[in-house]
Amino acid sequence: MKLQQLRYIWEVSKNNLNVSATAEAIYTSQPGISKQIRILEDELGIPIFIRNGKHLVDMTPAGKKIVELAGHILMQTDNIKSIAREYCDENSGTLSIATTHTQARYALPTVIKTFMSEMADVSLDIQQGTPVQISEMVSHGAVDLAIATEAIELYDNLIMLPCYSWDRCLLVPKGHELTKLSDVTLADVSSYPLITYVFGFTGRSKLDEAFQSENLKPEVALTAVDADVIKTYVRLGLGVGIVARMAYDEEADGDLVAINAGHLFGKSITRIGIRKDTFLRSYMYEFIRLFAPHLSKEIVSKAMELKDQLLIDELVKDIQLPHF
Amino acid sequence: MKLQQLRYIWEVSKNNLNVSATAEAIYTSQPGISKQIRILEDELGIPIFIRNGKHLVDMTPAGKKIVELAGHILMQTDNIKSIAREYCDENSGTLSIATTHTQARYALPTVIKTFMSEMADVSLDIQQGTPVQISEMVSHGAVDLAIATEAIELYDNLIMLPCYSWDRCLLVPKGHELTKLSDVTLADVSSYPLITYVFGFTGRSKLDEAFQSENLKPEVALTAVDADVIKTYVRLGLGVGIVARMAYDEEADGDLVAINAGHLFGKSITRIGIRKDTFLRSYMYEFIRLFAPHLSKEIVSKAMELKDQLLIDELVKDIQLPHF
DNA sequence: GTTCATTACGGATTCCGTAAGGATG
DNA sequence: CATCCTTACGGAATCCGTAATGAAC
Repeated sequence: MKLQQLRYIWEVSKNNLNVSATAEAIYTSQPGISKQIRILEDELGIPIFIRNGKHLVDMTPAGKKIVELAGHILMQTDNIKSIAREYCDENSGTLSIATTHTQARYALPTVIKTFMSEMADVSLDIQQGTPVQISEMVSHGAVDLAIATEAIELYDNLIMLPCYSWDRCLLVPKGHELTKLSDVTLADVSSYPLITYVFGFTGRSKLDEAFQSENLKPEVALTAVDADVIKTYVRLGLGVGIVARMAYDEEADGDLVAINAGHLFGKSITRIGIRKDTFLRSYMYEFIRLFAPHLSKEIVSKAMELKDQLLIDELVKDIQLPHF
Repeated sequence: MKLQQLRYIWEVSKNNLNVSATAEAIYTSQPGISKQIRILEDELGIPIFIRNGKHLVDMTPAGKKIVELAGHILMQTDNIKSIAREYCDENSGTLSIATTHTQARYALPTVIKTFMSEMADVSLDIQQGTPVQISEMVSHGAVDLAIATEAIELYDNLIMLPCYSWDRCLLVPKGHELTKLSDVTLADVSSYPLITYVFGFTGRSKLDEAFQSENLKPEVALTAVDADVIKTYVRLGLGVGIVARMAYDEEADGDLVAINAGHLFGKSITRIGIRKDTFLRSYMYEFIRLFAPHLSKEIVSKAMELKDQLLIDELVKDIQLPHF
């Protein structure tokens, strides 16, 4: 059994059982992969993949378990490399983060600025995507950290750490009727066409729940993945925007009025997601600490040891989260 | 990075950092190991072992972590092989058990007899040792299961499952004064020289606690690792034997009298110890079930998933253990 | 007919064992 | 001087890529 072989079966399973595509993806020849897989199957004495003639069409039950274990093994070899790099030079390396537009645009800039000056030898790599894509990325080990409000909880090989809570505001042009109300209710809001986040983004689910709980069915005129787009359409008078409060910038958005909507939709919590079995470099701890000061290295490494989300929730339940 | 290299550093670390001895142990050449270790260290960019001239004298901090991870990786490669064998032929393979004399001699025979007739294609391998040796063996993966009353709890990569409870009896020659008492107390017992298990064996600690709690300091005339030896010396009139009750055989030991001592020393619990990350073959589940009928495959696999001893204790806390 | 996996084969690399060399205690 | 690790070297095995073959859709 060779690590290479384990890598091959792992990659093939991640590439829809297409050996040719896998070969391209990992820059090697297709017969090489086929061969090594055969050798491994011969050594183990059982097929890993089910073949229809010459096509791989599925995996055997044993194959599924084996590929899963292979994934763990490969992750641990990566961890060995990380450990080596950590002890070689603890302040250089790469930090890759997957996050949403909202975080990248409004929550992360100051943190990243500080981080980059503090850790000049760490090269940062920020990926952007939908919450589901983000979670996939960190779950597969393509990135080190995920930062998002939604979807992370769907992956059980990840742990989640709460970073900060935030609430929403309504965005309307100056002079809009809603600005004249002293106390805005959900019913008021739902009488206007709404412009807000696409489903699955930035706490959108929380929004839907709020309206549903009062049996309101507002007209959602337009949805977008980011607040900048939403603002643009609010400016065009197409409806009332509902965005994360941190997305309102008094200076740049002076032509719009932000109406507090925290009491309408409640708070959402943005979390960091980490694969349970990653080895965290010290600069990763530092990044986390900068982003969420209550998540000290001690807390985070404790959480990584626990591995169990329920126990982790217990660990952090008394921490007062910063509110954005 | 090659699996072979990981195996080499792992084995060297388990052989007192002696490369020559390691080479002998794993039937390969010593320069081969040295070379591969060097190559790995070069690839990782850091030393794993600390050398004094040409001798390996210690491991670097990074090296310790790396070797630990290497151990996990190697265990998982073994698991892959186990999975393959399981799906290839689920009823053949090897079951290796490490246990104490007491278990091997008195608790296991009937179980093993049944197991061997049920699972004719599984070859059994019973290792014997002190509780600490046994725990070491299962902890290092040298055996699949440990069965013992003591010491398993000291290894945090093992889980423990309670199998049965048992208590002790006093062994005396016929006509001994203790046989004339209707109610034997600890004080009575402690007025005789005692012959019992060596410290660290078969619930010996429980015994010491009992005497200590009443501030008694009995004279322990002789200690042995097994009941057969103890009986021999009781027959010579050297003292009162204290052995596990299951070690008294009415037929073979008809010349001795067994006096119930359950109320004096309380019950002990014999447990199975399993490495958290082993893949259990189906015949292993079967063996466990035969030995401890309440430990069904469901319970055991659930326990293996939990991995946390506290949660496992919770899982099994309501089970009524058989009493031997 | 296109896509896809297997087989065949040759070159380069890697691996492993023996033998010799140098350091340690 | 006995033990132990490293270096040197040659043969064997392995790995990988190209090219050709054959099955599936």
